[in-house]
Amino acid sequence: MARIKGSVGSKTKAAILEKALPLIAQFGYAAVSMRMIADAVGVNAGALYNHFPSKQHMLVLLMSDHMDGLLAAWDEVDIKGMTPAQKLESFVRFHIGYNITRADDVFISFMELRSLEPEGHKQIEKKRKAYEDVVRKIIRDGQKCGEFHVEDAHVAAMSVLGSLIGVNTWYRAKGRLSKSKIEDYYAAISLRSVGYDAEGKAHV
Amino acid sequence: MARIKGSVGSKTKAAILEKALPLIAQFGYAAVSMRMIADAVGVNAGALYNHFPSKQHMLVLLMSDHMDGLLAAWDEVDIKGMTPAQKLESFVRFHIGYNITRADDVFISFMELRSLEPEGHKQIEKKRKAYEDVVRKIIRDGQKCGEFHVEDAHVAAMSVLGSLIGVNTWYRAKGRLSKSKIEDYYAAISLRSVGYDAEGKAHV
DNA sequence: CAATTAAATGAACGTTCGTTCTTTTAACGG
DNA sequence: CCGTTAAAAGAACGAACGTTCATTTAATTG
Repeated sequence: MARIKGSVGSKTKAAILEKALPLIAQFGYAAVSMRMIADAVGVNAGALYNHFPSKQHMLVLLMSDHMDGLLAAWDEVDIKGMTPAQKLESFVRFHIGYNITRADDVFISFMELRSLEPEGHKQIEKKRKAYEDVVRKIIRDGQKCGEFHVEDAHVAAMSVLGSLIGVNTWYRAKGRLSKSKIEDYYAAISLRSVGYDAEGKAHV
Repeated sequence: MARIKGSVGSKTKAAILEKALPLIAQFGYAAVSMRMIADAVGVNAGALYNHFPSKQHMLVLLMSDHMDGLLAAWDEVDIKGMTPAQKLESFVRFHIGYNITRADDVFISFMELRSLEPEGHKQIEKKRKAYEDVVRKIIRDGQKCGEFHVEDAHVAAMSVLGSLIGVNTWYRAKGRLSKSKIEDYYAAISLRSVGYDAEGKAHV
């Protein structure tokens, strides 16, 4: 057989990325073969190369798309005129909400950095740093205006981000805790961790 | 050639594990071949099978040894009669200290869970849970006696652990911050995050 | 509607993979 | 010191890898 009835390039390309994502998240980039991805899409392995020049390009695109989406989504949520405390809470809720619904993307972008060749690595690392900078800036602002009390803004930012990223490793949709409860808890935890204490407001 | 002069089985086995560890940490289990490990040891790939029945067994042993060492080391540090706050601080310092000096082990035990086949996965997961239980118990105790103020002990524990595990992703021995400074900062952050506030003691 | 382009197949490429096996040699135990 | 066992080399196994290519067929374009 040859070209399939009704096949459109852009549709197939999207389908490939969509199927590759959970496979790579589950087994890891190195452990997922092009044939596995092709099988999931329902296509021959060779056909993947009509849409991507290589397996590596596919990974870079997956991670790049995710980071762009993440940064763009935060830009939409980010509102001027908030206090650092309001902004940190808003960021925590945004991060958890966004990442829980895109757990595979997040997992890959965090875990597969080492699978990237130098060129792609530099590109993704830059975006990742931009995201970290968001938290760093919020905490630094809160530190300057005296709303937060932290020893070191960088360490505090990495601590908040680390605790947030960890959510993806244990969150289960059918679990004991709802998404909004988790957001509430982490908002409180994060604010406390940066030494925010507006008349016990952080003690829910 | 055949058997090498002065070769002892136990020495070679240890050398294999030692060389395999950083390779797997850097490139991932699936991306590291038996030949790469053998080359690093200075031995033929086939010789590895005099010491391990399979690549998978090697990974399980690496992770299992690490988790055992981690749990045993904590048992030595763990002192009865501490208050929850003292114990949490002691745990944070222990975790950072131990994990910074064994970054590769920690990284592997966290990242390569998915590379484990069912049997090994169950075994390692059990040990990992035992470690998480340490933090959960400390926070639960602090919650009961009123020293900590958290919404949910489980979430608080996962948050603390997540922030601690994150340290390994950015800590550099030659970096701006010394190990002991990082311990100080994280001790303060963690205590604040669980709502410990003994007369501003947490605000260093 | 013919010509061109896009999207697929399926076979094949050379490598590399984990693992096994035979052979050789060193260490060890009586 | 001889027989046995342990530890290594090195070749070889079939399978799977990422990728290429000739070919076929559907969609698109002038």
